[in-house]
Amino acid sequence: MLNERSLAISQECGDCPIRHKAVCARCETDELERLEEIKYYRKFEAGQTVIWSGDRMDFVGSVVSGIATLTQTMEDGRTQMVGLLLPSDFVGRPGRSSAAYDVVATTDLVMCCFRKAPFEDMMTRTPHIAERLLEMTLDELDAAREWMLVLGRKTAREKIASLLSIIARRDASLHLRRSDGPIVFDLPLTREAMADYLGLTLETVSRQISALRKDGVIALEGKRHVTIPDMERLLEEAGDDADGGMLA
Amino acid sequence: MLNERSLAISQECGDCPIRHKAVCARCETDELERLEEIKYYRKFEAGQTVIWSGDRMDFVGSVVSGIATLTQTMEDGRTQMVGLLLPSDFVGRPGRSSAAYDVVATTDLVMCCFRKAPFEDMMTRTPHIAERLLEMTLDELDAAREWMLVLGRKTAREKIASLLSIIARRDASLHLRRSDGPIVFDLPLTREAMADYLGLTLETVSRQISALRKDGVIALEGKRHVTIPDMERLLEEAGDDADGGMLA
DNA sequence: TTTCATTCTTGATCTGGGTCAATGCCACGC
DNA sequence: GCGTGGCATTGACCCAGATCAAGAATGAAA
Repeated sequence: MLNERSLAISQECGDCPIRHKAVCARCETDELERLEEIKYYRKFEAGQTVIWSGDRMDFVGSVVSGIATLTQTMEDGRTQMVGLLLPSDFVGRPGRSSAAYDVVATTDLVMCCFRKAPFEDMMTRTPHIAERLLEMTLDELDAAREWMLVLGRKTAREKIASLLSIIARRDASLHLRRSDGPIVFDLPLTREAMADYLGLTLETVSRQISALRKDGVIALEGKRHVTIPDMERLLEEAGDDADGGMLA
Repeated sequence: MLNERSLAISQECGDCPIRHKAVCARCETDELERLEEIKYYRKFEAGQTVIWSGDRMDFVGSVVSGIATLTQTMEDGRTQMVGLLLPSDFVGRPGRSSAAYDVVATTDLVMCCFRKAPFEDMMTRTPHIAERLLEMTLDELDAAREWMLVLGRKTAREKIASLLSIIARRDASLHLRRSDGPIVFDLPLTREAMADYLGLTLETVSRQISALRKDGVIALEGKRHVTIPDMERLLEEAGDDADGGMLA
C-alpha cells in the first residue's frame, strides 16, 4: 500500500462543498474569505488510506469527489464499515485530536481540508458553523442508527436492497436526477466492501445480487453497472416503508 | 398502555444533570439562572412510552434517573434498539420538530426537560451550549458506530459480553466505583430488550447468559443481579482489545 | 395458598448464511 | 496471442442462531 502521507496538495478545485453546503451557507463574506485562505486540497488514489484509526488527525474536511469509507477492525481481522463518505460529506471532528476509524479511499478521491486549529478558531468566532456541524452530526447519527436496524434485523436480501437504495438515492441527489423512470449508476464498492458494510460475506453478497437480478429487481451490465427499473420495488425488497425510511 | 401525556410535572428534583454535565458547565451564572427558570421535570413509570416515533416533540431534556430505550420498528414487527439512555444522557435534537424513534421507559424514569423553543433561543445566545451539544452528539455517534461493529460482526456470546461490559462501565461511572475488584449491578433490561439491542432472539440471549455463567465469566443471583468477578475476562469474551474498545 | 401472568430457561429441530473450494471473467503487461 | 492477478460467481457442505414447544421461576392479586 502506498504511504498515505505522500499526498498531492493542490489549489485548483473550484467546487468546494464545505463552502457551498457544509459550513458556510449562512456566514458573512469575510468569514467565507477566511475559510478560503486556510483551505487546501488533498488527493488520494483508489485504495489509499486517508488516515488510520488512532493516528493524530490535524485536519477536518469534506469530500469533493470520489468515495471513501470509514471502517473498524477487530484484532482477529473482522471488519465492519461504519460509514460511507460521498461527495459533500464531512470528515473529522472538531475537538478530537485522533481519528476513531480507518478512512480509506475506494475510488480516486479529492478532499477539501482545513487545518484543525484555525478551523476551530473560526468555529468559536462564528456560531453558525457550530450549529451547522451539529446539524450534520445529527444527520450522521440518524444514518448510523438506521444502519443499526439493517445490521441487526434485516435478511441478506434486504440488506443488499437497502444498500442499493441508499447508493441510488445519494447518487440521484448528487446528479439532481428526476426521481421517476429507471435509475442507473455504477456501484462504487467491491463485493467485499459491500459485505463489510452489511455484516455479510462477499459470497453472500454475490449470491443475493444474482438473486435480485434473476428476480428482475435490478439489472446488471458487467459487475458494477446497475439499473433499477422500479425504485418502489427495490424499497419493498429492502423492507422499508415506501415513503419514509432510509435517509442520506 | 398508559397515555404518555398524563405526566406528573414536579419541581423537587435537585440533581439535574443538564445543569451539571450536559449543557452548562461553562456558562455564565445568569444563563444558568435562565435555564433553571425554564426547566421542568417529567416522570414515567416502567413500560410507559415517553414519545412515539414521528410524534411532534416540543422538548429536549436529559435523564435524571431510571433507564429509557430508543427503538426502531419495521412494519412486520421486527424491532431494533438503537440507543440506551442512562442517567445524564440527552434526548431530543435542537432543530428537529418530531421524534425519530420510539422512546420507552424500561424502569421508572425521571427526565429534566426544557421546552424546545426557549432552549434553542438560549442556544443561539450561548455558543458554549451548541459546542457542548456537538460534543455529546459526537460521543453518541461514536457509540452508535461501535455498536454497528457489535451488530455486524460479533457472535452471540461476544454480543452479550459487550452489552454487559457497557452496562457495567456505565453503572460504575454513575456510582463512582473503583475499577478493580468484582463489579456488581442489576440488569436494567429484560432478556427481550437485550435481544432487541443485540439483534438476537430472547432465547439466544438466555442461552448465552447461561453459558457465560457456567463458564464463570459472570455470576447471577436471580434473573437480574449480576456479578462480574473479572472485568478483563469479560472484555476478552467481548472481543475488545482490553484497553481501548467500548465507549460510554 | 392458590391462581394467574410474566419472564426466563431449556430442549429439539430447522435454516440462512458462513466456509471452503473450484471456476469464470476481465483488464493488464509482455 | 497468452499469462497473471484481482474481482466475481457458483456449488457443496456445515453450523450458529432462529424457530417451535414445553416447562420452571417469580411475584402480584385474590
